[in-house]
Amino acid sequence: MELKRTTEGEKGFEKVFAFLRERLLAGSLKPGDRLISERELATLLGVSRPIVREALRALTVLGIVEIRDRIGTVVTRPDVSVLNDFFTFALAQQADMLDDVMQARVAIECQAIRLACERANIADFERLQRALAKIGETIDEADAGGMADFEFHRAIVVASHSETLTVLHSSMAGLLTHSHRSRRELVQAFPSMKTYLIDDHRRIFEAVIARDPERADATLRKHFAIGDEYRRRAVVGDIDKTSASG
Amino acid sequence: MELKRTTEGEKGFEKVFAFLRERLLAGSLKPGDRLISERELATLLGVSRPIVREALRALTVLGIVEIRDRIGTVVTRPDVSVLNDFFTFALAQQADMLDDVMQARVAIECQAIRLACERANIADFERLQRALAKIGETIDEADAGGMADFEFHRAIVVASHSETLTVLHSSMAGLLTHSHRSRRELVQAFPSMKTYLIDDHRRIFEAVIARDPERADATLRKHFAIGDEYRRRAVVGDIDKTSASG
DNA sequence: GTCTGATCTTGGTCAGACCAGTATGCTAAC
DNA sequence: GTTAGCATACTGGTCTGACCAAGATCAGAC
Repeated sequence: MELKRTTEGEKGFEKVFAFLRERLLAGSLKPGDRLISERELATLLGVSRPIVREALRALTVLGIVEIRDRIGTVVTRPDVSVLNDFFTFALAQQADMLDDVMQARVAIECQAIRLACERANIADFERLQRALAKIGETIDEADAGGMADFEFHRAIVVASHSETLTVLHSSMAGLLTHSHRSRRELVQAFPSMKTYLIDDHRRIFEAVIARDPERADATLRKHFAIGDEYRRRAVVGDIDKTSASG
Repeated sequence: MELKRTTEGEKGFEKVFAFLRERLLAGSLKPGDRLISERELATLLGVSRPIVREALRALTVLGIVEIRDRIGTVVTRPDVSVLNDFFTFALAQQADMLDDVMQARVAIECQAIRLACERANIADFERLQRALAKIGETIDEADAGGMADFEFHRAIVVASHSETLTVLHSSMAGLLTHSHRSRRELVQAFPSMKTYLIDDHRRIFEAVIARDPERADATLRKHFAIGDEYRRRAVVGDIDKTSASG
Protein backbone atom coordinates (compact mmCIF):
# COMPACT_ATOMS: atom_id res chain seq x y z
CA MET A 1 0.00 0.00 0.00
CA GLU A 2 1.47 3.29 -1.05
CA LEU A 3 0.16 5.74 1.45
CA LYS A 4 2.75 8.34 0.73
CA ARG A 5 3.44 10.22 3.85
CA THR A 6 5.74 12.77 2.36
CA THR A 7 4.11 16.05 1.63
CA GLU A 8 7.22 16.94 -0.30
CA GLY A 9 7.69 14.85 -3.39
CA GLU A 10 4.30 15.17 -5.02
CA LYS A 11 3.17 18.21 -6.78
CA GLY A 12 -0.03 20.06 -7.12
CA PHE A 13 -3.09 18.06 -6.38
CA GLU A 14 -1.22 15.11 -4.92
CA LYS A 15 0.60 17.42 -2.59
CA VAL A 16 -2.53 18.90 -1.13
CA PHE A 17 -4.34 15.61 -1.04
CA ALA A 18 -1.43 13.90 0.68
CA PHE A 19 -1.13 16.74 3.14
CA LEU A 20 -4.76 16.47 4.13
CA ARG A 21 -4.80 12.69 4.10
CA GLU A 22 -1.88 12.66 6.46
CA ARG A 23 -3.68 14.81 9.00
CA LEU A 24 -6.89 12.90 8.50
CA LEU A 25 -5.33 9.50 9.01
CA ALA A 26 -3.13 10.65 11.84
CA GLY A 27 -6.14 12.01 13.60
CA SER A 28 -4.97 15.58 13.88
CA LEU A 29 -7.99 16.38 11.77
CA LYS A 30 -11.09 14.93 13.33
CA PRO A 31 -14.72 15.04 12.34
CA GLY A 32 -16.12 18.42 13.20
CA ASP A 33 -12.85 20.25 12.74
CA ARG A 34 -12.79 23.11 10.35
CA LEU A 35 -9.97 23.27 7.87
CA ILE A 36 -8.08 26.45 7.27
CA SER A 37 -9.39 28.45 4.39
CA GLU A 38 -8.66 27.50 0.83
CA ARG A 39 -6.49 30.53 0.39
CA GLU A 40 -4.41 29.79 3.43
CA LEU A 41 -4.06 26.18 2.40
CA ALA A 42 -2.94 27.30 -1.01
CA THR A 43 -0.24 29.62 0.22
CA LEU A 44 0.78 27.16 2.90
CA LEU A 45 1.43 24.43 0.39
CA GLY A 46 2.60 26.70 -2.35
CA VAL A 47 -0.11 25.83 -4.80
CA SER A 48 -2.95 27.70 -6.37
CA ARG A 49 -6.47 27.77 -5.10
CA PRO A 50 -8.00 25.78 -7.93
CA ILE A 51 -5.66 22.95 -7.01
CA VAL A 52 -6.69 23.16 -3.40
CA ARG A 53 -10.28 23.01 -4.52
CA GLU A 54 -9.60 19.89 -6.51
CA ALA A 55 -8.24 18.21 -3.44
CA LEU A 56 -11.10 19.38 -1.27
CA ARG A 57 -13.59 18.28 -3.87
CA ALA A 58 -11.92 14.90 -4.00
CA LEU A 59 -12.28 14.55 -0.25
CA THR A 60 -15.86 15.69 -0.57
CA VAL A 61 -16.86 12.94 -2.95
CA LEU A 62 -15.11 10.52 -0.67
CA GLY A 63 -17.38 11.77 2.05
CA ILE A 64 -14.48 12.84 4.23
CA VAL A 65 -15.08 16.56 4.32
CA GLU A 66 -17.89 18.90 3.55
CA ILE A 67 -17.42 22.20 1.81
CA ARG A 68 -19.88 24.68 3.21
CA ASP A 69 -20.49 27.71 1.12
CA ARG A 70 -19.12 30.83 2.71
CA ILE A 71 -18.50 28.95 5.93
CA GLY A 72 -15.49 26.79 5.36
CA THR A 73 -14.53 23.19 4.93
CA VAL A 74 -15.25 20.85 7.80
CA VAL A 75 -14.32 17.26 8.41
CA THR A 76 -17.35 15.02 8.48
CA ARG A 77 -17.96 11.53 9.66
CA PRO A 78 -17.63 9.24 6.66
CA ASP A 79 -21.04 8.31 5.39
CA VAL A 80 -22.70 5.98 3.02
CA SER A 81 -23.38 8.16 0.04
CA VAL A 82 -19.94 7.56 -1.34
CA LEU A 83 -20.49 3.86 -1.66
CA ASN A 84 -23.87 4.65 -3.07
CA ASP A 85 -22.36 6.75 -5.81
CA PHE A 86 -19.76 4.16 -6.48
CA PHE A 87 -22.19 1.30 -6.80
CA THR A 88 -24.49 3.38 -8.92
CA PHE A 89 -21.75 4.11 -11.39
CA ALA A 90 -20.28 0.68 -11.21
CA LEU A 91 -23.58 -0.96 -11.95
CA ALA A 92 -24.37 1.33 -14.82
CA GLN A 93 -21.33 0.03 -16.59
CA GLN A 94 -21.54 -3.54 -15.55
CA ALA A 95 -25.09 -4.68 -15.37
CA ASP A 96 -23.97 -8.20 -14.70
CA MET A 97 -22.69 -6.88 -11.44
CA LEU A 98 -26.22 -6.80 -10.08
CA ASP A 99 -26.43 -10.44 -9.18
CA ASP A 100 -23.02 -10.09 -7.74
CA VAL A 101 -24.05 -7.25 -5.51
CA MET A 102 -27.02 -9.28 -4.42
CA GLN A 103 -24.60 -11.85 -3.14
CA ALA A 104 -22.96 -9.21 -1.04
CA ARG A 105 -26.35 -8.18 0.19
CA VAL A 106 -27.12 -11.71 1.24
CA ALA A 107 -23.77 -11.85 2.96
CA ILE A 108 -24.44 -8.69 4.90
CA GLU A 109 -27.95 -9.57 5.90
CA CYS A 110 -27.17 -13.08 7.02
CA GLN A 111 -24.39 -11.83 9.21
CA ALA A 112 -26.58 -9.01 10.43
CA ILE A 113 -29.38 -11.31 11.41
CA ARG A 114 -27.01 -13.40 13.46
CA LEU A 115 -25.86 -10.34 15.33
CA ALA A 116 -29.43 -9.16 15.58
CA CYS A 117 -30.31 -12.35 17.41
CA GLU A 118 -27.77 -11.44 20.04
CA ARG A 119 -28.10 -7.72 20.16
CA ALA A 120 -31.63 -6.77 19.20
CA ASN A 121 -33.54 -4.86 21.85
CA ILE A 122 -37.21 -4.23 22.33
CA ALA A 123 -37.20 -1.29 20.00
CA ASP A 124 -35.67 -3.44 17.30
CA PHE A 125 -38.27 -6.12 17.81
CA GLU A 126 -41.00 -3.56 17.56
CA ARG A 127 -39.58 -2.12 14.40
CA LEU A 128 -39.40 -5.58 12.91
CA GLN A 129 -42.94 -6.30 13.95
CA ARG A 130 -44.22 -3.11 12.43
CA ALA A 131 -42.40 -3.89 9.20
CA LEU A 132 -43.84 -7.36 9.23
CA ALA A 133 -47.33 -6.03 9.68
CA LYS A 134 -46.79 -3.58 6.88
CA ILE A 135 -45.77 -6.36 4.57
CA GLY A 136 -49.08 -8.06 5.24
CA GLU A 137 -51.06 -4.88 4.73
CA THR A 138 -49.41 -3.91 1.49
CA ILE A 139 -49.21 -7.35 -0.03
CA ASP A 140 -51.26 -6.28 -3.01
CA GLU A 141 -49.45 -3.07 -3.76
CA ALA A 142 -46.29 -3.07 -5.80
CA ASP A 143 -44.76 0.15 -4.59
CA ALA A 144 -45.78 0.16 -0.97
CA GLY A 145 -45.18 -3.54 -0.80
CA GLY A 146 -41.68 -3.18 -2.06
CA MET A 147 -41.02 -0.47 0.48
CA ALA A 148 -42.38 -2.61 3.28
CA ASP A 149 -40.23 -5.49 2.19
CA PHE A 150 -37.20 -3.30 2.11
CA GLU A 151 -38.02 -1.83 5.49
CA PHE A 152 -38.20 -5.25 7.04
CA HIS A 153 -34.81 -6.22 5.76
CA ARG A 154 -33.38 -2.93 6.77
CA ALA A 155 -34.79 -3.40 10.23
CA ILE A 156 -32.87 -6.63 10.48
CA VAL A 157 -29.62 -4.92 9.66
CA VAL A 158 -30.34 -2.06 12.01
CA ALA A 159 -31.02 -4.58 14.75
CA SER A 160 -27.52 -5.93 14.31
CA HIS A 161 -26.28 -2.69 15.80
CA SER A 162 -23.32 -2.88 13.50
CA GLU A 163 -22.58 0.36 11.82
CA THR A 164 -20.37 -1.19 9.18
CA LEU A 165 -22.99 -3.69 8.17
CA THR A 166 -25.58 -0.98 8.12
CA VAL A 167 -23.38 1.20 5.97
CA LEU A 168 -22.69 -1.55 3.50
CA HIS A 169 -26.31 -2.53 3.38
CA SER A 170 -27.61 0.93 2.76
CA SER A 171 -24.99 1.50 0.13
CA MET A 172 -26.82 -1.10 -1.84
CA ALA A 173 -30.16 0.37 -0.99
CA GLY A 174 -30.78 1.65 -4.44
CA LEU A 175 -30.45 -1.76 -5.95
CA LEU A 176 -32.29 -3.43 -3.16
CA THR A 177 -35.36 -1.28 -3.45
CA HIS A 178 -35.38 -1.89 -7.14
CA SER A 179 -35.11 -5.58 -6.58
CA HIS A 180 -37.81 -5.61 -3.94
CA ARG A 181 -40.11 -3.62 -6.12
CA SER A 182 -39.76 -5.80 -9.16
CA ARG A 183 -40.30 -8.80 -6.98
CA ARG A 184 -43.50 -7.25 -5.77
CA GLU A 185 -44.68 -6.71 -9.26
CA LEU A 186 -44.66 -10.42 -9.71
CA VAL A 187 -46.98 -10.87 -6.78
CA GLN A 188 -49.97 -9.71 -8.74
CA ALA A 189 -49.45 -12.41 -11.27
CA PHE A 190 -48.49 -15.26 -9.03
CA PRO A 191 -50.69 -15.86 -6.00
CA SER A 192 -48.36 -18.31 -4.34
CA MET A 193 -45.90 -15.51 -3.81
CA LYS A 194 -48.17 -13.89 -1.25
CA THR A 195 -47.86 -16.82 1.04
CA TYR A 196 -44.19 -16.99 0.39
CA LEU A 197 -43.64 -13.36 1.21
CA ILE A 198 -45.75 -13.25 4.32
CA ASP A 199 -44.84 -16.58 5.81
CA ASP A 200 -41.16 -16.28 5.09
CA HIS A 201 -40.86 -12.91 6.71
CA ARG A 202 -42.85 -14.10 9.69
CA ARG A 203 -40.59 -17.09 10.14
CA ILE A 204 -37.56 -14.86 9.94
CA PHE A 205 -39.07 -12.56 12.50
CA GLU A 206 -39.81 -15.43 14.83
CA ALA A 207 -36.29 -16.74 14.59
CA VAL A 208 -34.93 -13.37 15.62
CA ILE A 209 -37.39 -13.16 18.47
CA ALA A 210 -36.26 -16.60 19.56
CA ARG A 211 -32.71 -15.29 19.38
CA ASP A 212 -31.71 -18.31 17.38
CA PRO A 213 -28.89 -17.23 15.04
CA GLU A 214 -28.60 -20.50 13.18
CA ARG A 215 -32.27 -20.73 12.47
CA ALA A 216 -32.52 -17.08 11.58
CA ASP A 217 -29.62 -17.32 9.17
CA ALA A 218 -30.92 -20.48 7.60
CA THR A 219 -34.43 -19.11 7.24
CA LEU A 220 -33.19 -15.90 5.73
CA ARG A 221 -31.00 -17.77 3.28
CA LYS A 222 -33.90 -19.96 2.28
CA HIS A 223 -35.99 -16.84 1.82
CA PHE A 224 -33.46 -15.44 -0.60
CA ALA A 225 -33.11 -18.74 -2.40
CA ILE A 226 -36.83 -18.99 -2.97
CA GLY A 227 -36.92 -15.42 -4.16
CA ASP A 228 -34.22 -16.22 -6.65
CA GLU A 229 -36.13 -19.23 -7.78
CA TYR A 230 -39.24 -17.14 -8.38
CA ARG A 231 -37.31 -14.63 -10.39
CA ARG A 232 -35.64 -17.37 -12.36
CA ARG A 233 -38.92 -18.96 -13.21
CA ALA A 234 -40.48 -15.64 -14.04
CA VAL A 235 -37.88 -15.16 -16.72
CA VAL A 236 -38.63 -18.53 -18.19
CA GLY A 237 -42.35 -17.98 -18.03
CA ASP A 238 -43.04 -20.90 -15.78
CA ILE A 239 -44.84 -20.28 -12.48
CA ASP A 240 -47.79 -21.49 -10.48
CA LYS A 241 -49.83 -22.03 -13.54
CA THR A 242 -47.32 -24.42 -14.89
CA SER A 243 -49.60 -25.90 -17.48
CA ALA A 244 -51.65 -22.82 -18.17
CA SER A 245 -50.31 -19.98 -20.21
CA GLY A 246 -46.91 -20.45 -21.80
CA MET B 1 -33.22 9.08 -4.85
CA GLU B 2 -31.93 12.35 -6.14
CA LEU B 3 -30.08 11.42 -9.26
CA LYS B 4 -30.70 14.73 -10.92
CA ARG B 5 -30.90 14.17 -14.59
CA THR B 6 -31.18 17.78 -15.55
CA THR B 7 -27.99 19.32 -16.70
CA GLU B 8 -29.77 22.63 -16.49
CA GLY B 9 -30.58 23.64 -12.97
CA GLU B 10 -27.26 23.08 -11.23
CA LYS B 11 -24.38 25.37 -11.58
CA GLY B 12 -20.68 25.01 -11.75
CA PHE B 13 -19.36 21.80 -10.41
CA GLU B 14 -22.75 20.15 -10.08
CA LYS B 15 -23.52 20.99 -13.64
CA VAL B 16 -20.46 19.29 -15.01
CA PHE B 17 -20.70 16.38 -12.64
CA ALA B 18 -24.35 15.82 -13.48
CA PHE B 19 -23.61 16.10 -17.16
CA LEU B 20 -20.97 13.43 -17.00
CA ARG B 21 -22.93 11.25 -14.61
CA GLU B 22 -25.83 11.27 -17.00
CA ARG B 23 -23.72 9.97 -19.85
CA LEU B 24 -21.98 7.52 -17.60
CA LEU B 25 -25.16 6.08 -16.21
CA ALA B 26 -26.96 6.12 -19.52
CA GLY B 27 -24.13 4.19 -21.04
CA SER B 28 -23.25 6.65 -23.73
CA LEU B 29 -19.90 6.86 -21.99
CA LYS B 30 -18.46 3.43 -21.62
CA PRO B 31 -15.17 2.23 -20.17
CA GLY B 32 -12.41 2.90 -22.62
CA ASP B 33 -14.06 5.96 -24.11
CA ARG B 34 -12.10 9.15 -24.13
CA LEU B 35 -13.88 12.27 -22.94
CA ILE B 36 -13.67 15.49 -24.87
CA SER B 37 -10.96 17.80 -23.68
CA GLU B 38 -11.34 19.86 -20.56
CA ARG B 39 -11.46 23.03 -22.55
CA GLU B 40 -14.20 21.78 -24.83
CA LEU B 41 -16.15 20.52 -21.87
CA ALA B 42 -15.77 23.90 -20.23
CA THR B 43 -17.05 25.88 -23.18
CA LEU B 44 -19.72 23.29 -23.88
CA LEU B 45 -21.16 23.63 -20.41
CA GLY B 46 -20.37 27.27 -20.02
CA VAL B 47 -18.10 26.90 -17.05
CA SER B 48 -14.45 27.50 -16.43
CA ARG B 49 -11.76 24.93 -16.73
CA PRO B 50 -10.98 24.69 -13.02
CA ILE B 51 -14.57 23.68 -12.45
CA VAL B 52 -14.35 21.00 -15.08
CA ARG B 53 -11.22 19.77 -13.42
CA GLU B 54 -13.01 19.55 -10.09
CA ALA B 55 -15.63 17.35 -11.64
CA LEU B 56 -13.09 15.19 -13.41
CA ARG B 57 -11.09 14.89 -10.24
CA ALA B 58 -14.21 13.87 -8.39
CA LEU B 59 -14.86 11.13 -10.90
CA THR B 60 -11.26 10.12 -10.62
CA VAL B 61 -11.37 9.50 -6.91
CA LEU B 62 -14.57 7.59 -7.48
CA GLY B 63 -12.61 5.40 -9.82
CA ILE B 64 -14.86 6.18 -12.76
CA VAL B 65 -12.43 7.95 -15.01
CA GLU B 66 -8.72 8.33 -15.29
CA ILE B 67 -7.02 11.58 -16.17
CA ARG B 68 -3.96 10.87 -18.25
CA ASP B 69 -1.47 13.65 -18.43
CA ARG B 70 -1.32 15.19 -21.86
CA ILE B 71 -3.44 12.38 -23.25
CA GLY B 72 -6.94 13.00 -22.10
CA THR B 73 -9.54 11.68 -19.71
CA VAL B 74 -10.76 8.15 -20.27
CA VAL B 75 -13.54 6.18 -18.66
CA THR B 76 -12.26 3.25 -16.65
CA ARG B 77 -13.87 0.18 -15.22
CA PRO B 78 -14.79 0.88 -11.62
CA ASP B 79 -12.30 -0.73 -9.34
CA VAL B 80 -11.49 -1.44 -5.75
CA SER B 81 -9.25 1.40 -4.79
CA VAL B 82 -12.15 3.72 -4.16
CA LEU B 83 -13.64 1.63 -1.44
CA ASN B 84 -10.18 1.13 -0.14
CA ASP B 85 -9.66 4.83 0.25
CA PHE B 86 -13.04 5.22 1.79
CA PHE B 87 -12.54 2.53 4.37
CA THR B 88 -9.07 3.73 5.14
CA PHE B 89 -10.35 7.15 5.98
CA ALA B 90 -13.46 5.92 7.67
CA LEU B 91 -11.59 3.58 9.92
CA ALA B 92 -8.89 6.04 10.74
CA GLN B 93 -11.49 8.19 12.37
CA GLN B 94 -13.35 5.48 14.15
CA ALA B 95 -10.97 3.03 15.71
CA ASP B 96 -13.84 1.50 17.60
CA MET B 97 -15.17 0.50 14.24
CA LEU B 98 -12.59 -2.24 13.98
CA ASP B 99 -14.59 -5.00 15.60
CA ASP B 100 -17.48 -3.88 13.54
CA VAL B 101 -15.54 -4.19 10.34
CA MET B 102 -14.51 -7.64 11.41
CA GLN B 103 -18.16 -8.54 11.45
CA ALA B 104 -18.47 -7.38 7.89
CA ARG B 105 -15.42 -9.40 7.03
CA VAL B 106 -16.99 -12.48 8.52
CA ALA B 107 -20.12 -11.77 6.55
CA ILE B 108 -18.26 -11.47 3.30
CA GLU B 109 -16.13 -14.52 3.81
CA CYS B 110 -18.93 -16.78 4.90
CA GLN B 111 -20.94 -15.85 1.87
CA ALA B 112 -17.88 -16.16 -0.31
CA ILE B 113 -17.09 -19.63 0.90
CA ARG B 114 -20.60 -20.75 0.09
CA LEU B 115 -20.23 -19.48 -3.43
CA ALA B 116 -16.76 -20.92 -3.58
CA CYS B 117 -18.19 -24.34 -2.89
CA GLU B 118 -20.30 -24.00 -6.00
CA ARG B 119 -18.00 -22.11 -8.26
CA ALA B 120 -14.44 -22.95 -7.36
CA ASN B 121 -12.40 -24.48 -10.15
CA ILE B 122 -9.17 -26.45 -10.13
CA ALA B 123 -7.07 -23.32 -10.11
CA ASP B 124 -8.94 -22.11 -7.03
CA PHE B 125 -8.42 -25.40 -5.28
CA GLU B 126 -4.74 -25.26 -6.06
CA ARG B 127 -4.44 -21.74 -4.78
CA LEU B 128 -6.18 -22.73 -1.60
CA GLN B 129 -3.95 -25.73 -1.23
CA ARG B 130 -0.83 -23.67 -1.70
CA ALA B 131 -2.04 -21.17 0.85
CA LEU B 132 -2.81 -23.97 3.23
CA ALA B 133 0.66 -25.41 2.81
CA LYS B 134 2.17 -21.99 3.37
CA ILE B 135 0.30 -21.65 6.62
CA GLY B 136 1.89 -24.86 7.83
CA GLU B 137 5.35 -23.77 6.74
CA THR B 138 5.25 -20.37 8.28
CA ILE B 139 3.49 -21.33 11.45
CA ASP B 140 6.38 -20.05 13.57
CA GLU B 141 6.85 -16.76 11.81
CA ALA B 142 4.72 -13.79 12.73
CA ASP B 143 5.02 -11.81 9.52
CA ALA B 144 5.06 -14.58 6.95
CA GLY B 145 2.51 -16.47 8.93
CA GLY B 146 0.15 -13.56 8.96
CA MET B 147 0.56 -13.16 5.24
CA ALA B 148 -0.10 -16.85 4.64
CA ASP B 149 -3.20 -16.66 6.77
CA PHE B 150 -4.42 -13.68 4.86
CA GLU B 151 -3.66 -15.32 1.55
CA PHE B 152 -5.72 -18.33 2.47
CA HIS B 153 -8.73 -16.26 3.34
CA ARG B 154 -8.29 -14.17 0.28
CA ALA B 155 -8.14 -17.32 -1.81
CA ILE B 156 -11.52 -18.28 -0.44
CA VAL B 157 -13.02 -15.01 -1.54
CA VAL B 158 -11.36 -15.16 -4.92
CA ALA B 159 -12.76 -18.65 -5.37
CA SER B 160 -16.24 -17.23 -4.95
CA HIS B 161 -15.77 -15.58 -8.32
CA SER B 162 -17.80 -12.68 -7.07
CA GLU B 163 -16.22 -9.38 -7.87
CA THR B 164 -18.29 -7.47 -5.38
CA LEU B 165 -17.35 -9.73 -2.54
CA THR B 166 -13.74 -9.57 -3.59
CA VAL B 167 -13.88 -5.83 -3.73
CA LEU B 168 -15.41 -5.50 -0.31
CA HIS B 169 -13.02 -8.00 1.12
CA SER B 170 -9.92 -6.35 -0.20
CA SER B 171 -11.12 -2.99 0.92
CA MET B 172 -10.78 -4.31 4.41
CA ALA B 173 -7.44 -5.83 3.57
CA GLY B 174 -5.49 -3.34 5.55
CA LEU B 175 -7.27 -4.16 8.75
CA LEU B 176 -7.35 -7.82 8.03
CA THR B 177 -3.63 -8.15 7.57
CA HIS B 178 -3.15 -6.28 10.77
CA SER B 179 -5.51 -8.60 12.50
CA HIS B 180 -3.93 -11.71 11.04
CA ARG B 181 -0.52 -10.54 11.99
CA SER B 182 -1.31 -9.72 15.57
CA ARG B 183 -2.99 -13.06 15.85
CA ARG B 184 0.15 -14.69 14.66
CA GLU B 185 2.17 -12.92 17.27
CA LEU B 186 0.16 -14.77 19.83
CA VAL B 187 1.15 -18.07 18.32
CA GLN B 188 4.64 -17.90 19.75
CA ALA B 189 3.28 -17.64 23.23
CA PHE B 190 0.46 -20.13 23.02
CA PRO B 191 1.26 -23.51 21.51
CA SER B 192 -2.32 -24.65 21.20
CA MET B 193 -2.88 -21.99 18.60
CA LYS B 194 -0.69 -23.80 16.13
CA THR B 195 -3.04 -26.74 16.07
CA TYR B 196 -5.96 -24.41 15.90
CA LEU B 197 -4.58 -22.51 12.95
CA ILE B 198 -3.45 -25.48 10.93
CA ASP B 199 -6.35 -27.81 11.60
CA ASP B 200 -9.00 -25.17 11.20
CA HIS B 201 -7.73 -24.04 7.86
CA ARG B 202 -7.39 -27.60 6.69
CA ARG B 203 -10.94 -28.38 7.69
CA ILE B 204 -12.15 -25.30 5.88
CA PHE B 205 -10.20 -26.33 2.82
CA GLU B 206 -11.67 -29.81 2.93
CA ALA B 207 -15.18 -28.48 3.17
CA VAL B 208 -14.64 -26.41 0.06
CA ILE B 209 -13.14 -29.35 -1.75
CA ALA B 210 -16.17 -31.38 -0.74
CA ARG B 211 -18.28 -28.57 -2.15
CA ASP B 212 -20.34 -28.53 1.00
CA PRO B 213 -21.52 -24.96 1.56
CA GLU B 214 -23.16 -25.57 4.91
CA ARG B 215 -20.16 -27.31 6.38
CA ALA B 216 -17.77 -24.79 4.90
CA ASP B 217 -19.74 -21.89 6.29
CA ALA B 218 -20.09 -23.47 9.68
CA THR B 219 -16.42 -24.40 9.85
CA LEU B 220 -15.33 -20.95 8.83
CA ARG B 221 -17.62 -19.37 11.39
CA LYS B 222 -16.26 -21.62 14.06
CA HIS B 223 -12.78 -20.67 12.98
CA PHE B 224 -13.55 -17.03 13.48
CA ALA B 225 -15.27 -17.67 16.78
CA ILE B 226 -12.27 -19.52 18.14
CA GLY B 227 -9.99 -16.79 16.94
CA ASP B 228 -12.11 -14.28 18.79
CA GLU B 229 -11.98 -16.41 21.85
CA TYR B 230 -8.20 -16.53 21.73
CA ARG B 231 -7.95 -12.81 21.37
CA ARG B 232 -10.41 -12.32 24.18
CA ARG B 233 -8.45 -14.53 26.48
CA ALA B 234 -5.19 -12.95 25.46
CA VAL B 235 -6.48 -9.64 26.69
CA VAL B 236 -7.44 -11.12 30.00
CA GLY B 237 -4.14 -12.92 30.33
CA ASP B 238 -5.66 -16.35 30.47
CA ILE B 239 -4.56 -18.91 27.91
CA ASP B 240 -3.28 -22.45 27.74
CA LYS B 241 -1.29 -22.02 30.85
CA THR B 242 -4.38 -21.21 32.78
CA SER B 243 -2.87 -21.74 36.19
CA ALA B 244 0.67 -20.69 35.36
CA SER B 245 1.60 -17.07 35.01
CA GLY B 246 -1.10 -14.55 35.73
C1' DG C 1 -26.72 46.42 26.90
C1' DT C 2 -28.49 45.96 22.47
C1' DC C 3 -28.97 46.78 17.78
C1' DT C 4 -27.11 47.95 13.30
C1' DG C 5 -24.19 48.29 9.58
C1' DA C 6 -19.48 48.39 7.50
C1' DT C 7 -15.93 45.30 6.76
C1' DC C 8 -13.42 41.05 6.61
C1' DT C 9 -13.50 36.42 5.35
C1' DT C 10 -15.16 32.42 2.97
C1' DG C 11 -16.46 29.60 -0.70
C1' DG C 12 -17.78 29.76 -5.95
C1' DT C 13 -16.29 31.01 -10.15
C1' DC C 14 -14.13 32.98 -14.09
C1' DA C 15 -10.67 34.54 -17.62
C1' DG C 16 -6.48 34.19 -19.56
C1' DA C 17 -2.03 32.65 -19.58
C1' DC C 18 2.19 29.57 -19.49
C1' DC C 19 4.50 24.99 -19.45
C1' DA C 20 5.58 20.44 -21.02
C1' DG C 21 4.87 16.73 -23.41
C1' DT C 22 1.77 13.97 -27.08
C1' DA C 23 -0.29 13.33 -31.67
C1' DT C 24 -0.69 14.49 -35.96
C1' DG C 25 0.23 15.91 -40.34
C1' DC C 26 2.89 18.01 -43.60
C1' DT C 27 7.16 18.51 -45.77
C1' DA C 28 11.50 17.07 -47.35
C1' DA C 29 14.77 13.62 -48.09
C1' DC C 30 15.68 8.97 -49.69
C1' DG D 1 6.34 5.78 -53.29
C1' DT D 2 7.91 5.59 -48.92
C1' DT D 3 9.65 7.25 -44.93
C1' DA D 4 12.20 10.18 -41.71
C1' DG D 5 11.81 14.55 -39.35
C1' DC D 6 10.11 18.49 -37.67
C1' DA D 7 6.54 22.19 -36.87
C1' DT D 8 2.24 22.75 -34.92
C1' DA D 9 -2.02 22.01 -32.70
C1' DC D 10 -3.76 19.84 -28.77
C1' DT D 11 -3.78 17.85 -24.06
C1' DG D 12 -3.49 18.02 -19.23
C1' DG D 13 -1.24 20.69 -15.08
C1' DT D 14 -0.87 24.80 -13.00
C1' DC D 15 -0.76 29.73 -11.71
C1' DT D 16 -2.29 34.54 -11.16
C1' DG D 17 -5.47 37.69 -10.07
C1' DA D 18 -9.89 39.08 -10.02
C1' DC D 19 -15.03 39.41 -8.97
C1' DC D 20 -19.34 37.97 -6.57
C1' DA D 21 -22.46 36.83 -2.77
C1' DA D 22 -23.28 35.96 1.68
C1' DG D 23 -21.96 34.51 6.55
C1' DA D 24 -19.07 36.28 10.57
C1' DT D 25 -17.36 39.84 13.20
C1' DC D 26 -16.83 43.86 15.55
C1' DA D 27 -17.09 48.86 16.06
C1' DG D 28 -20.03 52.42 16.84
C1' DA D 29 -24.64 54.36 17.47
C1' DC D 30 -28.64 54.25 20.22
